[in-house]
Parts: sequence; C-alpha cells; structure tokens
Amino acid sequence: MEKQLAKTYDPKEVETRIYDFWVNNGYFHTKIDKSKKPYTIVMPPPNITGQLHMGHALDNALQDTLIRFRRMQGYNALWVPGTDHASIATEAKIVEAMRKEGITKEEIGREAFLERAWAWKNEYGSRITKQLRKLGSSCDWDRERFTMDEGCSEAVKEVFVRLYDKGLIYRGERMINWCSKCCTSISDAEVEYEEKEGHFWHIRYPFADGSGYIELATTRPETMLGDTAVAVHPEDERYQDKIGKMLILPLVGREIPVVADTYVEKDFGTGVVKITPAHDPNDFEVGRRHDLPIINVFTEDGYINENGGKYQGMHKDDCRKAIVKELEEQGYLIKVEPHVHNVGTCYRCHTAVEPRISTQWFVKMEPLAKPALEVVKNGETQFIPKRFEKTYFHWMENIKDWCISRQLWWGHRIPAWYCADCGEITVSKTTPDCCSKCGSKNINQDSDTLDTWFSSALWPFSTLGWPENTEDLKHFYPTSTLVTGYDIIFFWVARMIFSGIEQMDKTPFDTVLIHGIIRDAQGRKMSKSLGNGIDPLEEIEKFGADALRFTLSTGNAPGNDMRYLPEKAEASRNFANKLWNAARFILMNLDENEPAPHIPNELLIEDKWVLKKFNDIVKEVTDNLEKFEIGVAVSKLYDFIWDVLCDWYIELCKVRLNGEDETAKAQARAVLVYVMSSTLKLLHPFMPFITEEIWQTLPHEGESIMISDFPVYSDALNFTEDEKNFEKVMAAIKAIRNRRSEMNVPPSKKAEVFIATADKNTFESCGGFFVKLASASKVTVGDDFNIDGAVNIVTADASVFIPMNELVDLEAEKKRLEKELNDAEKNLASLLGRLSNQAFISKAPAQVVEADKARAETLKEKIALIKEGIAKIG
RNA sequence: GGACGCUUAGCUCAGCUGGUAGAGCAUCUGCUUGACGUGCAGAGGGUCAGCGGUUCGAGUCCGUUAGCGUCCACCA
Repeated sequence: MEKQLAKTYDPKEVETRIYDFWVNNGYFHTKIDKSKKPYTIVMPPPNITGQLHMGHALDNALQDTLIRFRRMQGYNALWVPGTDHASIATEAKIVEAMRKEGITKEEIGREAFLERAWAWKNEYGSRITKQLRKLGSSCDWDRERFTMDEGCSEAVKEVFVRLYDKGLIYRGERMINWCSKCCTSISDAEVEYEEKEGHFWHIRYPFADGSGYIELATTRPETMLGDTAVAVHPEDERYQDKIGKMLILPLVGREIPVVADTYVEKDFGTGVVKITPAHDPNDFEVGRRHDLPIINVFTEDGYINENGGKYQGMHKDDCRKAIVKELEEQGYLIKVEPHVHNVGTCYRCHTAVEPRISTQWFVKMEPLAKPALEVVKNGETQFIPKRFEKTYFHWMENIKDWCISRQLWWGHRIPAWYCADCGEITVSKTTPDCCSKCGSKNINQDSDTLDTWFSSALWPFSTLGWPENTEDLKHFYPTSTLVTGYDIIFFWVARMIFSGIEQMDKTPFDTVLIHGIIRDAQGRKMSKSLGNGIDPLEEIEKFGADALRFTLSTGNAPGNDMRYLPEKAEASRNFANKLWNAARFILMNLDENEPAPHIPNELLIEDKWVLKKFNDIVKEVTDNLEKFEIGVAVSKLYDFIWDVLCDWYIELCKVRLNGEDETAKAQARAVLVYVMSSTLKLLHPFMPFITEEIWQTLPHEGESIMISDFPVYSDALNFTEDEKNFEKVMAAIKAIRNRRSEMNVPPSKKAEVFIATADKNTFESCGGFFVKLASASKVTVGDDFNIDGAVNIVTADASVFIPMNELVDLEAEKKRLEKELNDAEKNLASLLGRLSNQAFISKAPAQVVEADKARAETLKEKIALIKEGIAKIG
C-alpha cells in the first residue's frame, strides 16, 4: 500500500478539506426517516453580533459529540442550527456605529433604521456560523434558522395572540426596570446586581409646624425630588406622636406626610424611610397603600424632568452631587457614611437600572409556571446535573410576571394596534384595517418590540416549522437534549419549557445537559473588559479543532466551571499526534491489497487480550455517552488508545510483523486494522477530523466514518480467561523493567531470563515479548530454577531469575527481597485480619469476600516465592 | 438573609450507585529500541480541609465547622 502519512499530524490541512467533504456529500442533512428513532438537538442560537468564544466552543463541542454518536448509533439524528437577533445588543451596536457617523435613530426613522439593521445582519450574521464550522459542528445547515426569519416571526405573532386571547398577556402600568442607556425596559432576569461602594446620606426633614425635624438616611438623595411621604413603623415608640404630621421636603418645599407602614424595619438605621413611589418598587407599594401621589422626576435617558424644578435638565448623577451640596449648605445634611450596597445594573451595558413606572406588556407567569414545574418534578424533563433542578424550582416558584415589551426597534414588533378614537386595543397576527371595536381606520401599531427571549423561548418548535404542522415538527418534536450553560437557565431554558408545554402540550426536551463556564488560568471569568479571553479560533489554529474539542470535553465534571490552560490543549494535540503515528505505523506495514477490517479466525493470546480490552471500552464508552458522561467516556478512550493500543499492543505486534511468518504477519495486521478502525469510530464523536482522515486512509468499507455504525459490544470478544493469563505476562514484563531501571541497567544490555511459573503454557507462548519488551537475550520457562547470584523478581504468578552476576550486589539484593517480603506480609496480615472478622464475612457481599480471599491466596504464594529467593542467596 | 458548589499528589482536575486513591502537566532517573522526543521505560510525591456520626468497611452517605466561589432575595 502506497499511502503515506506525514510524520506529524497537520490539522490545518486536514480540517477544511474534511469539513467540505462532509458538507458536499450532504452528511449533515437529515432526511426524515420514520423507521428510525428521532434524536433532536436545537442549538442555542448565538447572537448575530457575536464572535465565537470558549463558551460557544464548549457548548457546540458537546452537542456535536452527542449528535455524531446518535447518528452513528442509527438514530434519525437532527441538529438544528441558527442565530438570534439579540435585540438590545444588536441595536446598541448599530446605534453606536451611527453615532460615529453623527446620526441618531430618531433622525433617520424606524424604517431606515431597520434597513440598516438588516444590512448589518446580512453582513455579520453569518460570521459566527462560519466559525462554528471550524469546530466541526455537524449541524443541518439546510435547516438553519434565524429568530427573525419569516417562520419564527410568524410563531412569535401566533404565540402573542394566543396568550393575549387567553388573558396571559396583558398591558399595564407597573414598576419596571429601566435602563437609561439602552433606553428601554428590561425584565427582572436581565438585572444583574453588583456590589458597589456608596454612601448613606443622613438628612433632616423638618416638620411643617416648626416642631423640629425627623432624621432619615438614603443612598439615592436625588430621588428626594420625587418624595411624597416619609414612613415609620406603626409600632415604633420613637415616632408614635409623629405619625400623620406633615414635613417640608428640603430643597423642594413640598409638604409630605409621615405615614406608618410595616414595611419599615424599626431596627435598621434611623427607622425612617423616605418614600419615592415613582422610583422604588417598595416605595411604590407603600404609596399604593397610603394613596400617595406618584411623582416621576427622571426622563427616559436619565436626566431630571420638569418635576425636578430647578434641577431639570441635569443628569441624575450630577443632580445627586448638586443636591448633596445644597443640603449641606442649607444645613439639612447631618452626616455621610460609607455604605456598600447592591446596585441593579443592566446585563447588557451595566449601567445602573432605574425602577420606573411605565406602561408595558407582561406575560402572566403563574398559570404557565405551574405545569413547567410539574414536568421537571415528574421527570419528563431532567436536568444533568440534577442539582440545577433546585435552582429551576426556586425560580419558577417565585416567578413574577415577565415584562416583554422593549422600547427598541430591532426585534419583533408587538402585534397590537391602538384606536385613536375609542382607545380599543386590537391584537392580531395580520395588520388590521380598522379598530376591532368601533371600526375606526385611525389605528396605530404599538411601537415597541418584544424581548429577545420571547422568540428564543419558542426555538424548539418554531425552528421545526410551527405554527404550521410540518412533517419535521411531527417527527422531531419534542426534541431530545438541550445543551447549555447554567447561566441561561432562567433566561432561556425555563421559558422554553413553559412555552413548549403551553403551545405544543409537550415539554420541549427530555434532558437538559448543563455545563459550566470556561475561565482563564487564574480562574477568572473571561471578559472583554479584563481582556483575558482566549480566542478558540486561535487555539484551533495552534492545536487543531480536535485538540480543542478534546480539551473542552474532558477533565471536568458536568456543570462545573473549568479553567482553560494552554498546556491542556497541548496535551490534547500530543494525543492527536500519538494516534496519527499509531495509524502511520499500521499503514506502513499493510499489504497492497489489505482486506477490509475483520477479525481473523486464528487469534493469539495478545490478540484476544486487546480485543477483550476493546470490547470493554465499547461498552463503557456507549454507557457513558448514553448517560451524558462525556468527559469520562473520552478519558477512557484516551487511556485505551495510549496505553493499551499504542504502548502495548502495537509493540507486541512488532514481534510478528518483524518476523518471517507471512500468516502471522497477516494475522497481526488484520487485528491491528480492525482494532484501530473500530477505535476511530468510538473516538469520532469527540475528534471528528483526525478520525475521518485516518479511517479514510486505512482499509475501510463505506464512504465516511461519520455515517458508519458505532461499534457494539460483542459476547464473542469477551476473552476473560486470555485476558487474565496475558496480564500475568505483562506483570512479569513490568516487574523486570522496573527492576532493571532501579539497577540502572540500560536496555542495550541484554540478559538471559528464567521464569519459574505454574502457567508454563502462557509464558512459553509469550517468550518473544520478554525479548522485545524486557531486554531478554534468551527466555527459559520452567517449574523452578536454582541459579547462583541471580536477580530474583517475584510477581503473583511467576518468579523470574536474571543472572547478571557482575551487577548483583547480593547483600543489597537480599535487603530488597526482605523489604518486599515485609510489605507483602503486612499486606497479608491486614487481609487476614479482615477475613477473620466475623462481621465482615457475614455482612459484606460474597464477591467482595471472595476477592479478598483470592488476593490473600496469591499473596501467600508470592511470599513463598520471595522466601525461596532469599534462601537461595543464603 | 436563603440556596448551591468547591476544598484529593507541587499545579490543573477526574473519581458513577461506599470495597485497600487516579490522570495530565511539573520534578527526578535511564533510553539516538526505524510509528511517534508532540516519544519510550521507570521513580518520587496524597492521614482525599477539620471534627463527629452511620457502617464489617467512608474520598464516596449523614451532621457540623472553616476557607473560597456562584446564584437568588434585598433594608431605605
């Protein structure tokens, strides 16, 4: 066979070629096949603004592993890719780009803005999906979707109308979180709390009747412009006589009452709280209870409005300074204390959110949350690891209504029209001609758009064609596995679950596989501002996509965070290279017309050993993958390939391959080809490129490894006895190597080896291995030997003598054997101790007791052999 | 304030339903053995955070303490 592989594996050359090969042959495209069980994954859609980061790389590596595994197992496996329009993030980018040109949204108007946005989407929207291809993602690109494409938009409108008709979507004036930079409302889930150093400003509010003052503290003095009361606890003795009295609001001059409300904690601070119903959710409630006026003092973009008197037009941050200054000048400020408190910030731009009263659209959550809790409780949907179910329950049980309207243009426009004549709201999937109530033509569509997560909540079914009852939907819904990070359980997973149940009557997936986030070498979160992000594309460039995937999917437990160390990728790269070279070795030994992979009729003990090991690995890897233990599966494969296949079996085969016996050579080649190509199949879901490249070069049947059958466990390969026997030989070889190394004998110095054993058959048949792997010049197997001045090495099943007189220090040798004897005896004593414990014998499982008994027996034999060895030295 | 996670070899981490501790990297010693030095053969290194309990037996289960971390709630 003329095929040659380069000495080191070059992923760059291989990866693009292989990926194109897969795409061009349509292997990623899934045709509905009703004879097969469906297995479906919908990809968490990356933002169109995004660039591939380590989180995407991990998420997609895991998904690709699962989908490739199931595809090879014979499932009708479908992986639906797509992107998210990311309303806030995208709009912010476009606004920013426009700002650089000196124009604003308002100047060009909604239509022109959306034109720009679409142009931007068309230019950058495919960047991230191209990057996903670099990882080897085998998704069905023919089914690629976008949250704002026609079908998904249709789904959004359908859901909105349905929920509205059921009374589950409503419009109302509520206190919401307002981001003054993004200039939109955001949902509770989108608020991130950050600990910030602030101050407690202690201020005195004088009584209107001149009878002194009341002291209170605030962290946001600028909100006092909107104060409409001061509250104390109804049972606070200190203030009993003050309740109902009027105060003069400093700087403003407004008269406000002292009210009593249990919301106030007596023991905190001064026990007095200023009440600003327009700018604090708790104050809002207090205001409601006491029928207080609501005075909004901020504009949408964070400035003081006309209610702020002389402060109007000032930014709220500047206003704070001005107010503090004046309070001090006018003697209202008592003291300032440093105070660390949590400030709610916008998860996109991290500016402080302002609680604000405004009219918005909401989804009524309670009726939706109930069944969503139920499907997880009854196991229809399970989280892996299970502990995340608790997080999910807690959130779902305490859920508040979801604010879904956003004051943005990029997104799904709310399908509601307001009648200018009668005020009726017409909600409709299609644009209505007139008001549904009075028939007036004077109607206007709501200018707001929907929360990005509203459309992604529908992703598992909107991508399959819903609301049309498509064949895809019927066959592939509910989907199987959702793979995502714990950071978006609330944003996305929870909302998909209740949306799926509500619209489809079925939970959208049976398993949610949760992974952690990738951190830097110091354990810090990778972030743009820290500049500590590692670009997966650069790592692919350096080490190859397979190595990156291998690194990300091994060495950490599900749901746990992981540090990315370049050394890990390097180790993975080395592993790929190891595999490559093993293949190269096999290839250079092959015949011109080497037959396709098969197991020969005649097998030697080492063949049976490796086949048994392989068979075990098939079972374990399959089990692990079915239980989503991806990291465990891949590390087992690593060990099998490196230790069993490369360090042992290939070395063992060299005895035959370098010999003259053509039949034996062919036999070794056949087993090598069989084990290698089957192992490649096992590894393919994890390292798709290199496995395809090697598989194609070796004798094979079929077009591509990715559409070949995943190996299955075979009883015929369960050579337990041969495995056990062969491992006796391995133990002896290891012991000899060990001993020679301790004595500093170089491998070039060969020595004769005498093996005394009860299993002469096995050792005789394996004599060649001692020559090849244990530097033996000649091997003699017998019942017993009496050789003067020989090194004696004892294993459980053999006593090996190596006459190396010139190297042997008999005294040292005796000491060594005595130490070994001592260890063995200690070991035996502890075993016997346990075995004589009646409680152990009666309570421990029989197999455990048996195993201990067997161990004790072999130890006894070993001790006898060591004693003999010592006796021979004299 | 509540919930959860982590604490295992110098470093980064595995260790599934309890049965005499593992890997990679690093360190040390040998090796120009024609697949691979991105390699081969060997070695050293751990009272599995502390304490208590359950058990014949605990890194693994329960309780508790400490340190670190995350999420949720949020007191002006």
